[in-house]
Amino acid sequence: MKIGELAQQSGLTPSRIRFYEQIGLLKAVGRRPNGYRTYPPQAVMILGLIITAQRAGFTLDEIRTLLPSDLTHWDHAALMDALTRKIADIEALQVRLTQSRAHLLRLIEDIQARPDDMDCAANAHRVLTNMLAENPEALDVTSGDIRLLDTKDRRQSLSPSRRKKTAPR
Amino acid sequence: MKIGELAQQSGLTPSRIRFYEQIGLLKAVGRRPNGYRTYPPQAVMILGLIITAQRAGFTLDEIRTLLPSDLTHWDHAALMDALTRKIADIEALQVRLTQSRAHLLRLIEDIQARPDDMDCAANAHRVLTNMLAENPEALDVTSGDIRLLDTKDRRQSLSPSRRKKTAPR
DNA sequence: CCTAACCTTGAAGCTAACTTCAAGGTCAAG
DNA sequence: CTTGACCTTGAAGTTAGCTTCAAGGTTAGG
Repeated sequence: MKIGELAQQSGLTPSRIRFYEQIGLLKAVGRRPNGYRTYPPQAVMILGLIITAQRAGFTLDEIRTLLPSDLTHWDHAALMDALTRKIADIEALQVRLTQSRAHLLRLIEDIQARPDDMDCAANAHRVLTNMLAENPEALDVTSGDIRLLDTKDRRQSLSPSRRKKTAPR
Repeated sequence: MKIGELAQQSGLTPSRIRFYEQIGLLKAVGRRPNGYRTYPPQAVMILGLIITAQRAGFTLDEIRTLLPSDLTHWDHAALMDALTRKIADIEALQVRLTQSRAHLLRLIEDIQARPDDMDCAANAHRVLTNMLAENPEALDVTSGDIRLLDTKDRRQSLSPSRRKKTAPR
């Protein structure tokens, strides 16, 4: 099977498949005499596995270290460990999300709870003060990490609490 | 207040503060005769607001469009709308996470449920097949987006379902 | 034999949110 | 008057996961 066909069957683009090969996720691809890549039917499964793992929140790096060259010989221990840790990561993220959601809901309520005798400016200040008071500022949560945030096509990131001493060296 | 002091009080680095100014998040910073930036005490609050919003899942872009130049004059409607939509985004992500978590748990169980008479290789194949069957492949979830994933210092992303016709043009 | 659809490569571009670097000005203390 | 901490700028680097581009080889059909 040539790369175009594999692309169709797996739902990926040829460029993406080549990229995966480039970073060592797909190794030992066969070549025809003319230089064209050629894949065994099994490749569809490997790609399916990769995108499933991605959706579950694994980075390509993690996937690479877990993927055995031979699909029938997994490192059972490492795999279980990774799965378990990923679940923990997800749970940590869920906690964070629940907090964020609650925080936003409280904020909305607070905004709407403007005392009748208070003008918008004063209310804005009140809300802001409340909000910042709620946020211990520079709290450095330091928990696990996870990447899991697309749904459709997004790229994102987030990274507060990375601080460098502005202090004396 | 000079930038170093503001950095200390807000917990951000000077470079990050300059960066925020550069992208138009912090406007009209004062300058001393020597060229040094100078900030009003209020700036600490503005930065606190920005990092709080970031933690809640807003991008700097979103924050910029919502942040009024005058902290007492918010676009109430736009703000409420953004908050509400962000909550919806969070909820969508929570759903996704719950599914991912369940998926991983099922996977773990499935791996451990190896029939006594089956060897590892065959079991691997069985699990793989089950997993891929569960995944309708190329499902293109297409929901809202959100960025909310740091806790400590990470960058991440995820983006399946971006597909280009490999087909005839 | 031509053409369109395929394949090849390496390098560069994209996004978000910053940091780091290079090269240089300013200022208070000793 | 020198040192070191601080400030300035613009440009380039970082990360992840790809895509896009340029420049060219291959192949099947008509």
